[in-house]
Amino acid sequence: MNKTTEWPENKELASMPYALQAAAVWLEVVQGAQLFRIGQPPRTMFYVLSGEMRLTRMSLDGAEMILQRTRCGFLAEASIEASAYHCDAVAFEPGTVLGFPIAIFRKALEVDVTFRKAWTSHLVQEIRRARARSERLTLKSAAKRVLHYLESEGQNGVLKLEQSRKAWSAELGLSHEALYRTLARLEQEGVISVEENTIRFAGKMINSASVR
Amino acid sequence: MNKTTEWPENKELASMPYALQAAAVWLEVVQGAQLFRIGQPPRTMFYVLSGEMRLTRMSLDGAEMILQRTRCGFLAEASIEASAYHCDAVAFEPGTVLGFPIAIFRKALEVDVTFRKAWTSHLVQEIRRARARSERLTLKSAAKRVLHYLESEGQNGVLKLEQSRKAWSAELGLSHEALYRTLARLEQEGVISVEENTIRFAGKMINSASVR
DNA sequence: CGTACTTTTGAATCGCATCAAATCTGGTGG
DNA sequence: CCACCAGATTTGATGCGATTCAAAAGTACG
Repeated sequence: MNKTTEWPENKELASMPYALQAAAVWLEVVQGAQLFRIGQPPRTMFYVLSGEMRLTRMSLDGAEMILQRTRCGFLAEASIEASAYHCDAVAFEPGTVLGFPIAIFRKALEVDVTFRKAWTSHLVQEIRRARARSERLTLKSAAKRVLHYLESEGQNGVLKLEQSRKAWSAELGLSHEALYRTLARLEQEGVISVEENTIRFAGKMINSASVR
Repeated sequence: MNKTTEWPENKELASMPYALQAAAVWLEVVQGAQLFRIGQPPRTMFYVLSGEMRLTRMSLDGAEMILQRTRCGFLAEASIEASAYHCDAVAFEPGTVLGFPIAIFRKALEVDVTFRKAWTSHLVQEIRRARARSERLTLKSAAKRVLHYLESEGQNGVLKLEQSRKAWSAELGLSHEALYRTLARLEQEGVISVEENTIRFAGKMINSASVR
């Protein structure tokens, strides 16, 4: 493990047994770098610390189909039990990634009960988040999506944004312009309050017009 | 276990140890029925066989926020390790649901290695599907969503629909009219072929207009 | 045969994407 | 310290595609 950087504090990583942490490799990836390709046997479990990594697959008609976008967190959990990747992983934005040798990772899951429980807990959590995101994206209006996000990702109506609004807009399935305008309108109407990277529900009941 | 109905063939259920299968309870739920409420300790793991069950939470502004919609599969996997529900579960459409006593479910996961692996495999699969769905929902055009679905849920470009188009349209985040029109247009342009509940990619390269 | 639901087509409306451009920001190097 | 640049933020104008409302035709089922 490269010691030029200290071990990150993410709780998913904290539960790892020392042997696994020690086996981690720090990777600085440039834009367009390929972490793995379809068909390869997984040798590494990747954890994104910064930048944007994408799982993609070439569709039958030649277009690129995105399966996952990650700016923070494990990249392809399913690779833990696959014998070959079903998609490509590329760095859409440069960033840094942790790599865990997958054999050691698997062994740790077998041997270490605590880590196994933490891993299962992480999986269950990701299912929850991804499903909530899906339901959010079926909402037709920008305002509804913002409020859904505020309530499902925030703590008691208060949200600490860990990313730029532009990145957030992509997560919300909106253009960045639409997000800026929606935030401005919701704040102006007293539905939310915005300061820096903290957004909070302002207690005001939504009038039907705000969330049309 | 109520023997008036035979054990379903879903592979997620097939991997269960006999003791767990035997402890299952068949539930016929009417529209609006509550499977559980927020705050209650989970006593049962639910598996939806038919109908539409929803996980919802009242948002701060009094609107109902949907966290998951299920027509087939486990309802709230996270309840396996929660001490209290974080949301309500209601039957949006009447249907039938399997209920597994959660203590027995947990015990089976601890004791039965095969079942535990199948469960983990299921979790990982659900993450993949939910993330793919999320990415699909960020696509701006109806045609792109249909094709993304065809490729991520179909087998080699062939999709066997297990649900009505109306239900499918909800999963795609489209109005049913938009879906009907899109299918008609894509078929007419030779991009896909539709017969009954089988939809297949017709091999024709997409012209940019089709998937604008 | 009647009822409920899905499927299908039509027409009008609206919110968001898109294109454009200005301003603001943080970081870099001279 | 300032000039400069890349990126994020913000506002404006326009067009398009999906929603919405409406209604008809098809289908399953008791």
